Amino acid sequence: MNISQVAQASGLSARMIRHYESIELLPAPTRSESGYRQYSQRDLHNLRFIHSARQLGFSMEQVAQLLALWQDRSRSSSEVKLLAQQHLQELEQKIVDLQAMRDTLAELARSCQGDDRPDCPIINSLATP
Amino acid sequence: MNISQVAQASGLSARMIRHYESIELLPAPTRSESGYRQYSQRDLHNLRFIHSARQLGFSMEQVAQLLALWQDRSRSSSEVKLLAQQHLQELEQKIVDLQAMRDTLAELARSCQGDDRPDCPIINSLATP
DNA sequence: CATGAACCTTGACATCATGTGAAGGTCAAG
DNA sequence: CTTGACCTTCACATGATGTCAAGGTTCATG
Repeated sequence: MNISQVAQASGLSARMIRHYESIELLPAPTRSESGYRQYSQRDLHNLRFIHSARQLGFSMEQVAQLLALWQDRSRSSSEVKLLAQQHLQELEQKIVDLQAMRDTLAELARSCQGDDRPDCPIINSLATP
Repeated sequence: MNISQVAQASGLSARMIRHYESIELLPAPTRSESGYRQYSQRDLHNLRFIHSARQLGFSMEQVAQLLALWQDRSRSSSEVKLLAQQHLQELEQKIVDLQAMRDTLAELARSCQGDDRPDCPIINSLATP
């Protein structure tokens, strides 16, 4: 398979596949005589794995660890679970932070008339710390 | 006031204050004879405003618009409210996206034993799309 | 007055994941 | 052989921020 085909099949862009190779997240694929990257089914599995992990918001570093765990037949599921729980905490934290912003802003917006007059609690609040 | 003083007083870093100046978010302050930036109270108000808006998660572009609205005495509060509501929607969307990730991952983690055995639904799920 | 600490200046490079574009080689179908 | 769709590498851009370096300034203290 050429790169655009695995890109299509994995849901990643060709750009990112090359990038993952360059940062050594992935083994370099074999090349055709003319230098084209040739991907195997195994490569495709790796790429799909990466795509899925990224979809769940894992950082690149976490993805690298997950990949390593995936390859490691003697891993314990607790190692994976630990990683997942760390990421869960990060997600929770981000959610909480965003909710706090949302709540503050929603309250400001609620108290703003939104009419033709210039007076606006939102601006006022930003201006007076 | 020198830059480190307004930095301290506004909650921004000196680095970012210079940056905001370079992207013309802020008017360039006057300079002392030796070239040091000299900030007025008015400048400080601007910087605090920016800091507050960033704390609420507004993008730099939105901050620029908010600043313009703040200066504009003839603005209607509805303009500000509209901007705030746009941002609220973005926040809501991010929250929803993160919650979806969290829920999926939490379910996977829940079903993972987390013991010494290698079998792990988390890894399995990533590996089989 | 001289020295040193603590400030200031600009400029450059790094982060991170990703996009875009250019310049040029390859392949397959017409 | 030509054309179009691929492929290659390299480089630059994003956005907000940190950090480092080389050099000038200010001020307090000896």
